[in-house]
Amino acid sequence: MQMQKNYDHKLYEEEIIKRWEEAGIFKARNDTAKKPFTIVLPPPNASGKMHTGNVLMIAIEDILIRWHKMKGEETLWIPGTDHAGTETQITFERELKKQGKSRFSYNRQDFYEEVWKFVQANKTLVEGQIRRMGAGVDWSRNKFTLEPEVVSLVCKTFEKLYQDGLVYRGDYMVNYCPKCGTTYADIEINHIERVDPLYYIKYGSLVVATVRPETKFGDTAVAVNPADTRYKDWIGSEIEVEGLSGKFKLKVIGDEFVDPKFGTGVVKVTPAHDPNDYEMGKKHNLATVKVIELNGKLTEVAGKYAGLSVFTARKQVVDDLKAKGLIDKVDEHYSHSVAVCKAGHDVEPTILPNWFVKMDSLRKPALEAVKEGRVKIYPKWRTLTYIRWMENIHDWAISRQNIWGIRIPVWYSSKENPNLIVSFINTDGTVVNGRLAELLRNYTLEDIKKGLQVLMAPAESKYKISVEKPSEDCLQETDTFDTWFSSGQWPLAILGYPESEDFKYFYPTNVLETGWEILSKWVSRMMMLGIYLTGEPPFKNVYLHGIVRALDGRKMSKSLGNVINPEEYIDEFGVDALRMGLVAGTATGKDFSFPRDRIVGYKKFANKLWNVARFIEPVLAAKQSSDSSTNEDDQWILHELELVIEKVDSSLEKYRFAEAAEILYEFIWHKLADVYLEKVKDRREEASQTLSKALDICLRLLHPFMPFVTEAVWKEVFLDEGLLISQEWPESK
RNA sequence: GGUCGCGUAGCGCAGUUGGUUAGCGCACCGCAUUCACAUUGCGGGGGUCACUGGUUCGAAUCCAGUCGCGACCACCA
Repeated sequence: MQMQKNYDHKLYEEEIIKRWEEAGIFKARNDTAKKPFTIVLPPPNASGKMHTGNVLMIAIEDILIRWHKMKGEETLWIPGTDHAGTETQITFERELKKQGKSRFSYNRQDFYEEVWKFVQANKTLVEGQIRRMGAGVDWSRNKFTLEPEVVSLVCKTFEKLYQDGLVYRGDYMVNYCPKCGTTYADIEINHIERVDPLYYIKYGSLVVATVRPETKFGDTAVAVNPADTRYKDWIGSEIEVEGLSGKFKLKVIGDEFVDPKFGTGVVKVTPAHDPNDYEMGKKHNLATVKVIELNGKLTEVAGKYAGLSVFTARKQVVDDLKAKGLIDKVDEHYSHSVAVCKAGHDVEPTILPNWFVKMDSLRKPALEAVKEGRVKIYPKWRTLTYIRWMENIHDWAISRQNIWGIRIPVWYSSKENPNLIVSFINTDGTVVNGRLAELLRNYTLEDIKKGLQVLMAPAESKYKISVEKPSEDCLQETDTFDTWFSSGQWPLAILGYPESEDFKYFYPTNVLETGWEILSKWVSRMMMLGIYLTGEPPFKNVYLHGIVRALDGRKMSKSLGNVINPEEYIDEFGVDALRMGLVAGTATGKDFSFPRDRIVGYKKFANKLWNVARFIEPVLAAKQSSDSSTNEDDQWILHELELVIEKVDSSLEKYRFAEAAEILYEFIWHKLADVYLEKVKDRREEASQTLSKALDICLRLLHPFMPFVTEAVWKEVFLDEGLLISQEWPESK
C-alpha cells in the first residue's frame, strides 16, 4: 500500500500502542541471563490530571528504557500513582464544601472510603494519560500507594524504626495550621513577605517590639543580647510589668539570638508559640505557657480574651493596651516574612505531640553514598544541593493530622489513658467530643470506635507501637504518615521488598529521574530509608530535570491562567512532537519555558522522516539491489552515520538528551535529506543498499525519542522484521 | 541571611576539560515551485558573548569584583 503524502499522527498512535501491548513488549521477566535495567516511575498524584512536568518526566524515562531495551538489557519501568495525602484531602474537601459538607460530617472510616472513591476516578484518568504518552511501562506491576502490601511495608518500617530507637513521640514546635487542622513539615511551609504593624509595648521600664501582642499571656521572660551595653545590667534581674490583667513579673535573660538592632533590642519570649523562643526556653529552662488552642482560639490564660480567635484577640489586646497607655508606638509599615501553609493560611507555631524520626544515623550513609560517588547526581551541580540539605537536616515529623493516608500503627489503651481527647459521631448523628474517661460514662467504647473522627493524645499518654491491634480496649492513633514517609519507601514497596523475586533481581534500580524540586522532599528520603532497610541505596543514578514553566516564562498557576494542558498539544502536534520538543527544550536540567516553537518544529520533523521513507521505500520495493555499488557520496553518508551513532550513544550515556535530539535532527534533516537524497536522485537503485541502511539506523536511533513515527515508518518499510522496538541498538564500529 | 544558578542575535536557548571566521530553533529578508516533503528547498542579514579588572601565546569558557535576574533553604520578636 502506498504511503500517504504526509504523516498524520492521529492515524497511528493508538494502533501502535496496541501492537506494543499485544506483543507484551514491556512486561519484564526475571531473566538472570540478562542485565536488568530498572526505573521506578515517580508516581503522579492520583488526585489530578497529568501536567507538562509529568510529560517531560515520562519522555526522558521512556528514552532510557527503550534505549536500554534495544541494547539487550532486561528493562523494567514500573508505573504507579500516589495518594498525596494532604493535597488530595484538600481537593476532596473543596468538593465537599460545594455540597455543604465537611470532613466533620463523617466518621473517619466513612470519610476515607469517600476519598477512595473520588481518587479511583482520577487514578484511571492519569493511568490513561501515561499510556497515551507511549510510556513503555509494565502495567502488570502497577501499584497505588495505599494498596495493602504498601501499607503493610510502611507500617513495618515504622515499627522497625521504633525498635531501633529511631522513632520518638515528642512535644515539639510544629507548624500547625488551625484552619487545615494539620501540622506541616518545615519544607511544606512557604514564607511570604508581608507588611504588618509592629507594636512597641511597655514592659515595666523596658519596651519590647512585637507583631504578635496577643501571645503576651504566654511570655515567660524577656531577652536581650548579652553584648548590648544598654541592657547588660538587667540580665538576671526580674522586672515588674503592668499588664492587661494586673501586674506580673518576668525574668530578663541574655541570649545571643537577640538582635540589638531590631526594635528596642528587647524581645518578649513566648516559648509555646515561637520556634526561636522555644529554643531559648529550652536553653534557659523557661516555662512553656500555651496561649493558643489547636482550634486557633486563645486559652484560659488569656483571661477575658479566652475563646477569641488570634486576629480578633490581637485587635482587642492592642485596643486595650492603648487605652491603658501601654503602647509606646506602632510601626505600621513593618515588612517581615510570615509562615503560611499550602492553602495560604497563617501557620501557628504550636507545641503538639507528634511522631518523629531521628535523622542523625539515617542521614550519614545517605550522605556518604553521594559524596563517595556510589550514587551519581545529574546534572552534577545539583549534587551540592543534596549535600547541603543532608548536612542541615533535622528530625523529621512524620505524623499528619490527616485522614487520607496510611494510619499510624500506634495504639492507646482506653483504660490507661483517661485523658485522651476524642471526637466521634454518635449513633444519633451528632458529633461528641471530650475526655475519654468522661465520655465512657455515657457511651460505650464500641460506639466511640465506630464513630471515631479524631483523637489527640496528651504528651504523657501510654502507647503501644504494633502493626497488629494489641487488644480490644485500644484506640488507634488517628494521625497518618507524611506522604513522603511512604513514598520514601516506594522503590522497595513497588518491587515487593523483602522476599519477592522482583526485588532480588531488579533492586537497586538504575536511574531515578524526577524534578529537582523534590530532591530534598523525596530523593533524600528514599536514600535514607532504602539504605536503612536494605543496606544499599535504592538507585545508582539520579537525573533531575528542570521545571517546565509557562509560555510567558513564569511558573504555571491556575491563578495566572497560564497552565498548559498537554493533551491539547498531543492532539495538535502528536505525542512524538510534544515529547521531543520538551526533551530538546533544555539541555542542562535548568528550568525552562514551554518550548512551543520546538514542538511545532518536531512535528515537521516527524513529517520529514516520513517523507525520507517515502523516497526510499519504492527503491527498496523494486528489489533490484543486486547491482548496487557505492561511490563517494555513499561512503560519505555512511561515515556520517557512524559518527551519529557514536555521538548519540555518548550523549545518552551522559544524560544529555537535548544534545542527542539535536544531533539526530541535524543529521536526518540536513545531511541525509537535504544533501544525500538530492545527490542520489539519479542513481537510486544503485544506492539502494546505502539508502536502506541509513534509514534503518536512523529509525533505530530515533526510536527512543519519537517512538510512534519511527514505529509507523518501520512498518511501512521493514514490515518483515517485526516491531522496531524489538530491534537491536546500532553499535558503532 | 545561607546556598545554587543565570545574564550569548528581536525572542527562546546550546556552547562538554580555554584553541581557527561564536552556533541552533522561531521570527525577519531575497530567490525557487508539479520531480519524497510547502509540515519544502537554496541563499542572506543580524551578536563589543552584562560590566570592570586579572591569569594566559590565546577567554563566552578560568579567577576576583560590580550591576541585574531567578530559584531553593533558613529565618528576625
